[in-house]
Amino acid sequence: MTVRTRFAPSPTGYLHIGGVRTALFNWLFARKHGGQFILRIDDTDQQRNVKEALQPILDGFRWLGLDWDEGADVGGPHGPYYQSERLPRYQAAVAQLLASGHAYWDYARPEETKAEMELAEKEKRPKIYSRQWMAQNNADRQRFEAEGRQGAVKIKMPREGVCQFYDHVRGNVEVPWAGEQDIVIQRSDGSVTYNLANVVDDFDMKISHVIRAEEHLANTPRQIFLLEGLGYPRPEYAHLPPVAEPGSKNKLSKRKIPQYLKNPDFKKVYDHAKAIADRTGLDASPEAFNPVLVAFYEQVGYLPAAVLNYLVLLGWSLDDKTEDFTITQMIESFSLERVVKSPASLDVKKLFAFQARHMQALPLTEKLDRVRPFLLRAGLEAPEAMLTQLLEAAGPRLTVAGDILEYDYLFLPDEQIGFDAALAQKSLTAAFKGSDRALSLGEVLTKLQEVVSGAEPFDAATLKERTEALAQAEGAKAGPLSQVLRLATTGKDVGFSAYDTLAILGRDKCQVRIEKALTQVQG
RNA sequence: GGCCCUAUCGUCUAGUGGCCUAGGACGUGGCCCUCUCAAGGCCAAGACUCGGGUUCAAAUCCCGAUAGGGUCACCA
Repeated sequence: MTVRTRFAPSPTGYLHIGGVRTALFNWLFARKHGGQFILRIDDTDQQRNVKEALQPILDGFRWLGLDWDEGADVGGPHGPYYQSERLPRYQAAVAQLLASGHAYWDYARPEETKAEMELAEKEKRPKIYSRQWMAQNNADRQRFEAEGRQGAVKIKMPREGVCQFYDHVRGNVEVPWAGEQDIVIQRSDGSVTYNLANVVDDFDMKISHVIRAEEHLANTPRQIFLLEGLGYPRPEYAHLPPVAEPGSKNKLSKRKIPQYLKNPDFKKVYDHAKAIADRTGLDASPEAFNPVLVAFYEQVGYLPAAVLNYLVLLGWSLDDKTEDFTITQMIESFSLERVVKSPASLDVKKLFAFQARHMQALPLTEKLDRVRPFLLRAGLEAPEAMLTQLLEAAGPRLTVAGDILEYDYLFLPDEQIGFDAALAQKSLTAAFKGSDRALSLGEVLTKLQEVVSGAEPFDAATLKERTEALAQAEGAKAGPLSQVLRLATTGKDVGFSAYDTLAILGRDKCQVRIEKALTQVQG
């Protein structure tokens, strides 16, 4: 049997990270078994701009590298893959169910249904429809319609026995039929509902394994009833534990960002990304820029492999120690049997840690390619040789491609480089601590200027050597002196090695910037 | 409320009756390294929801309680 799995997003305008986890498991399972992964579009809602709302979702999948063999954009032999184009198929199925007695016309008014349910709630009974407005025959239909009622089609669920199925994650599941509601499969306007469409689509598209979120576990009995009524074979089922919000077991929601930001770890990751967004002129509104959405990670330069690596471990594990997986390894190792049953909450800090490791392992040339677009977006330019030097010097400090903008002081015009004399003085004091004499900030800057102008060749090693010589001559410590150098040439008090920084900057720029600091101190 | 699902460090998890004085990872704290910031190395704190059974032996099996989640729609 060919393994065929699917993911069926609604065109909502964004790709949710929980959805990606589900899609990933489907994709991995299909790839592992040499099967197909199908991307079907759940657009029964008939929104106006499906295309527009679908684009970010397709983009997200493409960025992640989760390719689909059939479905949206690519087509395939079992289409159409948009539910909005499949209405005739659904209607045929409804007619078949009606004819075989698995479904019936129902004429309950909304308020009547509501009243029944409320009564059941009050009397603590299961909420099961009384079938009071069920049409037994055509005469009934005419009578109800004469009363001005509108008919919908409901399924006639069994009222005894149990529904039994095997779930690859949960094992055997049994639920009494008597607790299952007669759900609507065709609305009074003729459109069909999710459960019906889902069953018909899965059959038509020859889906072998239905791998989906746990919230659908409760849908399974009615879908089984439907597919058996239609004479379809049963697929295999696997219900994945939900992805919960940070620090709780509640369902992850993109609207609750303000609440999540109260979590310090969540906030750290968000703030880090926000800084990059601000420098590249991205729309950083919560609608568009949100750690619950995949686009967030793409926009600030995360690696798809890192995001996937984190997600595969959200509800699945291989053993007691393996954490790092390449895509190939994920495909090889994945199995439904090792999916965890309990909910897993999203920990973006851990995702960040995976990103850091993946980024460290990335070859320099690939880093170069990832980093360039961010420079461009910030309106900065750099020759390749300089960028290479920079990436080498930055090393593991570059966690995300957008972090390159941390070093914008290397590209910015000299006028835009500030100088914090107070901070420089602090380093100076540290440099002369324990010494009986001390130079003024102006004097030190002048001497540092000499260090820079006399360095030949102009590289980190020479710069270091000369600064150390100066320190020795003046009875100071070289370390803090290099901080003064950093402050004067970058305006920052943090960054990679000060000597590397100088070397990348080049002699001319260093001199201009130190001179500028000097005038500030003396003026 | 009915039905269903779940329950190990703050978080993700390992664990399928004795290898468990419960292992790994993220995070946290400390130390080392160090020109700052990272990275790296070392160390530490930190969990079997509770109560009954079964058993020579239970995180592991059974029952109950508790807690959390899902679902009961003319949403998907």
